[in-house]
Amino acid sequence: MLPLVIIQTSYQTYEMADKITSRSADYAQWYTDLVLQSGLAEYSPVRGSMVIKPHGWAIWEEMKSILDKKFKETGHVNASFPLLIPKSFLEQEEGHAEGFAKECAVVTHYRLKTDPDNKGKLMVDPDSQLEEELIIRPTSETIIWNCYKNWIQSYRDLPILINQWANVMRWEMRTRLFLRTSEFHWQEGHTAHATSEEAIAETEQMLHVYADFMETYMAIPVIKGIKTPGERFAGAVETYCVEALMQDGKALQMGTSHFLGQNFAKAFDVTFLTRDNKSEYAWATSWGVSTRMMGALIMVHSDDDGLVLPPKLAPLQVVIVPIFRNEEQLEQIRQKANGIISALKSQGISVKLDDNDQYKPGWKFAEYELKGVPVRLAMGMRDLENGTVEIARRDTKEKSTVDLEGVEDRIIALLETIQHDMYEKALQFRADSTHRVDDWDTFVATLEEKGGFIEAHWDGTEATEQKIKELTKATIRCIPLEGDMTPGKCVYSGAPSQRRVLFAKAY
RNA sequence: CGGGGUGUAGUUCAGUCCGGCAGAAUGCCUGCUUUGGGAGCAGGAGGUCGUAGGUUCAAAUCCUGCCACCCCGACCA
Repeated sequence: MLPLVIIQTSYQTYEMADKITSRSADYAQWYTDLVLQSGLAEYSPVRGSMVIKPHGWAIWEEMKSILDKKFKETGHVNASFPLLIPKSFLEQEEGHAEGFAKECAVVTHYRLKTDPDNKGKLMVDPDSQLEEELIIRPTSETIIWNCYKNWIQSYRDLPILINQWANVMRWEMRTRLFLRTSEFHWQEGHTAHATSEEAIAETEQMLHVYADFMETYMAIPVIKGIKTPGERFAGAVETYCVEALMQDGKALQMGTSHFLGQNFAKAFDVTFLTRDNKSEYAWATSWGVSTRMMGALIMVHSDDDGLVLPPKLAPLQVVIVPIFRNEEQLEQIRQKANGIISALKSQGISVKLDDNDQYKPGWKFAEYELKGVPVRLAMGMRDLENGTVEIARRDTKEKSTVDLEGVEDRIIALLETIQHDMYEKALQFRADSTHRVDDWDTFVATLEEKGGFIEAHWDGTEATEQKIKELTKATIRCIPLEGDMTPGKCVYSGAPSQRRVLFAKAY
């Protein structure tokens, strides 16, 4: 039997795209239009869940492979734990149980049968009710720590540094493509350590791994910080996070890393014997980033013409559009293009020639801009005669005609320039959108008129945090790890404050 | 779960008020002409009008139930 050959088609599905709503007209609609029309994802028949289409999944795969490498470089290994979690496991850790109870999908039966009263229809077989309900994992701490109980007896078994790539489910009231869906894909690291210090170091290390990935590869500047008790992960002692600012001035939490203390070890009775033969509970961390990062990638960089992808995450980095009238001309262009393609591929650049003759060049230009391909080359007979090629960059839409000779080096340099410029542009936007505020009226006015991050003093109480949220819908995104440490007075209550924290309206 | 809205061609929607042959655009198929910023013309295929019932000579249209989805508010990576 012949092997089945699957041809990669994510850039070959041509459809006429409708107009994307402009960002200035309706930012939320722009986002939805862009996700749908650039072919990243579409709605599924089930409310709250989405289909991630090849182009969207290809970007996620780029993210995964880079992160996976970083996890392994820092000593982690991958494993896979079950999708279904016994309800009793979830009950073990009190804070955790309370935090997730309201958004769990529950499996109660294991069988269907044909409905005797309704031909051709299926019904849940009442005889198949489960003794104990199973929860579709909203996160995996409980089932993993149930395993760790058996894996950990001695300090010699520690640390355990495991990551899993998985899908999880949290039953959401209101959903948005990539940003909040009931089912989402992520990675969750779950580590066990002999000491508190080591666990905290792990938590911080992974936060830095995330931040480095987001800044270097996603070209998104992030603020590293810790969450207030009110915003902390259910079951954590301390939650670290990375926060980014979107083009509409709203913040997005891009990842979290939790120091779980001994909460889960105690809940699941995970003890080990130390070198001096004393029994101790293990120390834990967990950390995750999800397909939500796709939303950040879109909202930080893209424009009214479509996606703008940083070269380091673009599944296709360079596209060559030939301009031709007949097959002979195409063949001539193809020969020149093949030289460029092989030179670029040898440098690890992904590139393709779009020689489809069903669409005019103008159509292809618009299409690749919509899909976010960082660099586009156009080659026609005029170029062949002159020994030139037209080169266009997606982020600025600048076009220039350059000598064909040495164009490969120019492209490689341009990809680096684009990556760099995208980060700088986002950094500048964030700087322009970060406001230092010291009084309540300005605080409210700034949120209403400008949005963005607000650096302000907070008295440290949950009551004040809640009140500010009620009045302005802004939340404390984090207490930044770096930054201004000078004391002052709370912007709301006037009570003493040790330092400024970061406020914003958030997704 | 409260308030509002929508279910008609692959998609977006008109038609519903006032019952009377199932429509448009776009996409799809075929052919010819085009090709340096989303091409033009000609022909063609495509529907159980969400679903179940009721009223009527006649229902996409009126009435009732059910279902689904979307938008706005209370929870969240």
